[in-house]
Amino acid sequence: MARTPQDITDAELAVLQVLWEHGPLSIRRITDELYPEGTQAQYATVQKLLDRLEAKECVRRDRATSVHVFEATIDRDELVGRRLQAVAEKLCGGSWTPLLTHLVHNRKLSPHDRQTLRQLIEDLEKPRKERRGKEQS
Amino acid sequence: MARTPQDITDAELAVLQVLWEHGPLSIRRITDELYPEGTQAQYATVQKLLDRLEAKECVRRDRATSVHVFEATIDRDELVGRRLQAVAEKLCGGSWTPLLTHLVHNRKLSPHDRQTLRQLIEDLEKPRKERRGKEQS
DNA sequence: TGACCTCTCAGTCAATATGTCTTAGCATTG
DNA sequence: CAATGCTAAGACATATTGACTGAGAGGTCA
Repeated sequence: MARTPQDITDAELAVLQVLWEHGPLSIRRITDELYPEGTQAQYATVQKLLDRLEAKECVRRDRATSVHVFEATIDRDELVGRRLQAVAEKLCGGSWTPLLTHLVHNRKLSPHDRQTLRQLIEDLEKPRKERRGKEQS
Repeated sequence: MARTPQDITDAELAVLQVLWEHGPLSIRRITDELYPEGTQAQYATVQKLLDRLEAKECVRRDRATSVHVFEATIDRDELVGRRLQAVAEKLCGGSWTPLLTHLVHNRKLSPHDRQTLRQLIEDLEKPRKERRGKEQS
């Protein structure tokens, strides 16, 4: 059984988080964020991580200037989506329903979360009302 | 940066799926399901996977008879929960809200899923208090 | 009892992923 | 040109993971 490699690893994620927080940055700046020490080796580590992120098309490299600038091409929500999809596919045969039920019944959901959820549903309903169609039994 | 090992690997998951589907089984029966060939080596593979699952407390081993019988101690929904939690923690600082918003806005959600979601919310509301019937109107 | 069979158990093993690091070379600037 | 800082390419150690081997326990049946 072939192993399924992790789409984005923890170290790569750490780099992405920095980009999400600060916007486009050079390697040096990212390294400073992640490793305040900032040795040459750690700089190279960040570089390698960026290489891999670029290969995975999660980051765009701007080579215009001699000091490359990196920018995330995937945002947090998109990554959340990927992960959720992976869960749905591996565990639920691709169906999202079990995820939904789980989330709603989740005891860890704060009242605020529940409120948010209700609000989301209501927003979802409004545009639907007009064009209620065939899925209505 | 320490790697975070996968809680349950793909091969282990395959074993769990068999247990979820058929209930408690011996190693032999599980092997038959996973590898219809059923060589000795593959039998041992399943055994090793069960060992690891037992160590992770995802499976209980009944040693009463000489042929051990294995039973899942974690169900699909629980595993879904773990994975969702992992996503929330790694990507959203532990908050579930982004997962909720993502799920609700997800274009991949089928009409049936949306219907389910609405239903879930309504069920959620009932035991609380009778909210104003604004979603009816 | 003894041959036979199946099972458990305790390893080994190869491939891969992943985070880290080294080295060489290029470019820019004073 | 020399110095400095950056990029590029790849080596490396370790852990994970799926697969495998062999020894031995214990039961069954002639």
